[in-house]
Amino acid sequence: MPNRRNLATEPPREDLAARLLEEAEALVRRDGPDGVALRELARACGSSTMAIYTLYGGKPGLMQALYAIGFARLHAYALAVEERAAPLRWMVRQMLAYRRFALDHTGMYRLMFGGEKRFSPTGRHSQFVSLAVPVEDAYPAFAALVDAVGTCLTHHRGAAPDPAEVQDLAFLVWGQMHGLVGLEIAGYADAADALGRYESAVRFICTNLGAAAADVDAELAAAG
Amino acid sequence: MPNRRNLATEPPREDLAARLLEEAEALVRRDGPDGVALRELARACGSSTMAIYTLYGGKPGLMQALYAIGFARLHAYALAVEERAAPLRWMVRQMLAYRRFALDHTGMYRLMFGGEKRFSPTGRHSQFVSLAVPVEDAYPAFAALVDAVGTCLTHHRGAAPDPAEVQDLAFLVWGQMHGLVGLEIAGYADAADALGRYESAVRFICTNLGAAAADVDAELAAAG
DNA sequence: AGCGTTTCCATAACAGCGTTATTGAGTCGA
DNA sequence: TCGACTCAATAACGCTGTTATGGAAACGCT
Repeated sequence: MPNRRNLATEPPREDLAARLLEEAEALVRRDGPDGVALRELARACGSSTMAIYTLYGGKPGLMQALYAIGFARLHAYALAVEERAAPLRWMVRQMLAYRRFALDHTGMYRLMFGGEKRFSPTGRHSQFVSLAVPVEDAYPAFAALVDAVGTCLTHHRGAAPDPAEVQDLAFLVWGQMHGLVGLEIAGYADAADALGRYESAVRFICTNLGAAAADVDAELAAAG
Repeated sequence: MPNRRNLATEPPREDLAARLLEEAEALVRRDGPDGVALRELARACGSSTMAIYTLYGGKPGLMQALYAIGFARLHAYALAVEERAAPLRWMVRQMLAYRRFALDHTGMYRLMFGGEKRFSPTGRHSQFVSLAVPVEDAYPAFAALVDAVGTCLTHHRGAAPDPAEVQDLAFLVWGQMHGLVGLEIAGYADAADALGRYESAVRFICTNLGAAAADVDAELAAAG
């Protein structure tokens, strides 16, 4: 890495790259993925648009960096509810945390899963992937979901299940979560109904994982 | 409705409004929802952008009309597989038809469910809704799904279920379909795995609706 | 028939967008 | 100290959606 010092002239512009990203995240939060305008972003940071080009190579590179941040945020939500000692609680809370993330970061969620563009959450900025993203790379938190599903299944069956089965099941769970959350975000459900329906899905899935309905309800009540 | 005659000068420009919509749908198919540029659209139709403003009131109005067309297309997919005499077959094929529509009309699907903007599929163009869209309005084909779920449940239980329960269950099914399809479109699943996982969901749901796993597999095989 | 009125759309302009070529200021290594 | 290099500001290009202007065609009326 050659000399990459900050120029740091009179205006104490500390780490412009981080500040740009920070402000861009705020714009995504406010106006969605399409609401990020380089000129407005640069203006908000007191710089010119060229800075974005030298730092991120252009708008796609910036969005790629934002995208990675989004996955980091989602991962944090998943890690926060990890509870290996109580598999069912872990499972329930992780599903709730997924929805919470999507509602807390609607713009980011749409950027990540809207399917408009395909980024690589693991790659550095300004790298793009042309093919389908492997699940583990794309959604690091997916590993946590697989983990929770596997643990839950092991706990209720008394024996370790087939890893491939766990993986497939976790993907179905992810599909259920993403679907309900996506419909809610897109406006196809009243805010009042949405939570109840999501909890129904949690019940539905957890009982199919072997848990007792009453236990699931108890976890839902405790978490809510 | 006052005099709304077609000017129809030398160039036999029959029904410019329909032709604009047709071409716009082609653009959505080619480049996605964001790929619709008024200038290119007008050029393709041999008109100017002003025509779009007089006919649709602007780009939002045009997208609104496109949006309604998308729901009509989806509705057609759902109607094509209606089979009241064989509830399980109906259910299975409707779920497969949903995915088929999404894969056949990826751009349109993203326009409808991408959550970028909220249109009213029933309203005329240039009308927008600010609040959440009631499910029945938003997704006319949802009624068909509710119908199929209800018929399937009645068939396997021998008694008519509670309508509210059917409605909620159908919404979960919709969520599962939308989630898996959305992840597939966004690139979070290999094309090879995607179908298998979707069929797993069909199995999962239909058996939970009371069908025998073998029967579901038979329907899947017959439909595939 | 003739004359407003109205409808429809082409032309041209405006502000904003992402992007790029140019250029200058500031920092590093020799 | 001096050349090489990095970083970013300025200005321009082509694109976008949108709007003001204006003109041509058809209608309603007398």
